[in-house]
Amino acid sequence: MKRILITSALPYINGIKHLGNLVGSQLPADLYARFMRAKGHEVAFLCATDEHGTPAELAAIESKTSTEDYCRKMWQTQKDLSAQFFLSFDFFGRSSSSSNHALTKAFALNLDDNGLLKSVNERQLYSAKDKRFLPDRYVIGTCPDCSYERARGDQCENCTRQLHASELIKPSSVLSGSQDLELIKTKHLYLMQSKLKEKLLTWIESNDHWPKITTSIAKKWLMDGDGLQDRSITRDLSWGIPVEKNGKPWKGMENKVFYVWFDAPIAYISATIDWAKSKKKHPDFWKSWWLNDHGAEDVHYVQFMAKDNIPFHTLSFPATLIGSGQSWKLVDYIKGFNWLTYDGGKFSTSQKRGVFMNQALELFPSDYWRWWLLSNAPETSDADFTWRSFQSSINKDLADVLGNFVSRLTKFTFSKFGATIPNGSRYGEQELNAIREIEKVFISYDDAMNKIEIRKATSYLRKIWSIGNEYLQRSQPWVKIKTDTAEAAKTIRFGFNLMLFFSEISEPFIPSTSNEIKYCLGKSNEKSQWPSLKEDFTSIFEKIDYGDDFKQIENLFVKISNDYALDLAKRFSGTNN
RNA sequence: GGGGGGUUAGCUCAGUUGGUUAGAGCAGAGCGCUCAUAACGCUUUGGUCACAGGUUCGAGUCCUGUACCCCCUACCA
Repeated sequence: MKRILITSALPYINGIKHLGNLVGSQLPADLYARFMRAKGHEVAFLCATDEHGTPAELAAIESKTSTEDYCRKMWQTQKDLSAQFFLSFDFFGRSSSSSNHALTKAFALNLDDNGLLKSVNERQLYSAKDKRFLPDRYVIGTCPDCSYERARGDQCENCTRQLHASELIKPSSVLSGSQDLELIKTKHLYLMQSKLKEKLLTWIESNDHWPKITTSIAKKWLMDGDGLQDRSITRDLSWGIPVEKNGKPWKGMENKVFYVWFDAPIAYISATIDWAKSKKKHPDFWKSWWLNDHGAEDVHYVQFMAKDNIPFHTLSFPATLIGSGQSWKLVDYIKGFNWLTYDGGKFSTSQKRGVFMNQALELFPSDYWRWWLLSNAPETSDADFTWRSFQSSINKDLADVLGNFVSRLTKFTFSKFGATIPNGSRYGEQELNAIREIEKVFISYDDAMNKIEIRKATSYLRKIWSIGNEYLQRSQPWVKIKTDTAEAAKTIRFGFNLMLFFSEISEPFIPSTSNEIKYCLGKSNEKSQWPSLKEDFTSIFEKIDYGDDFKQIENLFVKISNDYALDLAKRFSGTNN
């Protein structure tokens, strides 16, 4: 048994996440967590909301509540939605938790003690009307290069030049439109990542098995231009973790908070602390997951995230951990994802374009979404969501291949014998052939799951389901029953064992359906057991015996009609169209 | 500007260290079955592997160049 630490990128607090956010981190992380648990490993699967920063404050203002209340509410909403998607977090915390406050401050202190923090004088645009410093993105004005009038403070969309908000001509606030902006002197703490460049490079190069996208993004930031840049880790904001030293205001950093990107990844650790607390574990329990000198050396740590997060997880956060001088566990494998697009364009939270987690669940059960998203995960390049593709996946893969297999088997059995597996003969050549074929594909499936090759895994899983239909077709119990009941009964028993097997190996993808199948077989309370490749594979299909009862269930999946798919495409085309 | 990823059948994608007739699912065609959600099974039609050169006995795979698409580029997170 191994210990597996799994974290998925922290969802930002300012609203309900869309399917792109879901498939980029939390959902594949859940798949892996369920797989590893089923294999009998000890898993810590953790996540938390990322709550600090300007967008959270603005969203709170918009909803006319305090930032604290807004975040508490959205945290609850996101937590509930995760649960409805059957995301099996061991703990879903908050980056605003008191443990994260304490830990973040402790990291800053250690980094300072190790000479890795410096104070830098800057000038920032302050908006009197908005009563806040404006991040570059929140300033709009005329580009000094191409004279485009609606250039954003970070980059001109017209000529693509990188900008600083202070360079804009006639800058105005995106929030209020106010032009009453003033450049004010301010000071910020910088994390001197550049000093850790060699250590980071060595560490990254020691991980030669990482996905290409992960390593190439990390190296680019590490080596490009003047190399790794030092990075400011504080902000002039009120909502966040106050910059303090030993419980007192940090000299020269009064009224400032830590930058979200500094405190957010630290929440992986504090979520572990909060989890342990909630489980009433020994106070040092969390350390066995995170500190190498407390046993974390043999933990296998895997992170899931979309590609925009990769620099922070390959450089900034490791710099924080390494720079602290303590024996923190570094990530072993980073699974990075590309983007999911919506019907050829971007998912957009601000423009309400695409499908959001709450809407998705109002339309279809979570397994429908889990299946489409995972079988189309943007692993090698961006992937596109279309209702047509969704319809096809659900109807063919789930309803026709898996759903119909269960349906034809249970209905046939019930109509001929009632809700009990009838007595019959021993397995013969046909069953052994099917088992051999399944074993072959299962080995590939198990391998793909181990390597977190998700699309590949789905195609193997689908193949295994379809072997069930092929077997029934060859065995023809509906013909056999006329002449040889024992033969038909044998096929039925094997078929029910296939059902159980399908339910076990499909659980990471479609946990809810998997439970339904188990309910049908009277095994709802039994924990999923991943078939072992070491034992005799044949014995896996002996778990259901003659005389066992089953319950009739409704069709597992309802098909999506053409009309409905078209209707949905129209309904979700976005407010901008 | 710099960097990354992509371009393979009508569609969505696999193609391991270069090795005989380039694969899968969907869609299309034909046949079979009738237990089942008009579901299932079998067979089958589709490809100058973006383009142009090069290396090699041999290139989808390696090199160079070109075109197009997507993404990142550190203050949205």
